[in-house]
Amino acid sequence: MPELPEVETIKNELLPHVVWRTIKSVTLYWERMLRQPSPAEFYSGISERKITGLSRRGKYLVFKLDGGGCLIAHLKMSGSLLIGRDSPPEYTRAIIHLDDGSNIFFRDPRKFGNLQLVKDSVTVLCKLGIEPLSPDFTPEILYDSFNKRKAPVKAVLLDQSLIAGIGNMYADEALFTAGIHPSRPANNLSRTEVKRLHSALRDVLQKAIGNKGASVNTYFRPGGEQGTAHSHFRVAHRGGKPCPACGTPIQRIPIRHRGSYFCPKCQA
DNA sequence: CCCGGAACCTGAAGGC
DNA sequence: TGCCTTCAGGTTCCGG
Repeated sequence: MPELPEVETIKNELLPHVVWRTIKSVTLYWERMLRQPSPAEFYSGISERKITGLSRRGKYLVFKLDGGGCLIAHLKMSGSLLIGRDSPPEYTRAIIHLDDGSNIFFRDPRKFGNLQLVKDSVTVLCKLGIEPLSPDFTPEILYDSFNKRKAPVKAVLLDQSLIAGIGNMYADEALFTAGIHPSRPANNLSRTEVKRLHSALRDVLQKAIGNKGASVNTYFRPGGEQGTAHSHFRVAHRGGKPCPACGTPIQRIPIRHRGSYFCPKCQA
């Protein structure tokens, strides 16, 4: 499931294949994946547009197009963007046909992902909070974000309007690294704990990018390869297995309907 | 503003 | 073996 490190990897590896290419057309096999505009406006608006840039914001991918506007993709749970020249893989929901004969296959078994063509990306991205790897993301900012929130710290970390790009896996990993129980009310954390969490978040995300993301389920890089970040997970998706620090079995509890993995001894 | 729950989807996994 | 139920989770929307 693509979170910030996975989307960053996709952006990095897709970029050399698509920038300065022209989109000949787009095929939608599942029109409901298109959020805006209408299919007719989309088809006419996307054809013969040159891709002048590719960037990531939170978990969104933004294809900048010449003449203004951009194509924004969200992979949600199960989406991948695969570059290829052959027939589309199973579960392909859309194909972006490029002018050199290659294609971007939007593969998405669960049909949660979406595409949208907009004039100004701000209209979509304005709801997002700070980028956790930007220099502007400081322990003070994190502390202030937690200040009025009594919801479980795990739930607050997943709030994209505060911090953009953290998902279930990396929230669990960062909380373990910082030694903080996921159910703790966010506004109950001390300054020291918030500082530890801030540092843990950056560390966990940066290392996962170095490992090209985590292929726990259906995540593939644009060339079809998997990432290796999941093999370094210490608690995420490791229910029942021993904590790497103390050997206590990793527990799994639901927080806001999301499986949350943690060590009951190391995380107070 | 803050919080929690349902809805959107379908393949995989588990129960009987 | 096979049918049925449950689970997985990012985001949006809605009600309290």
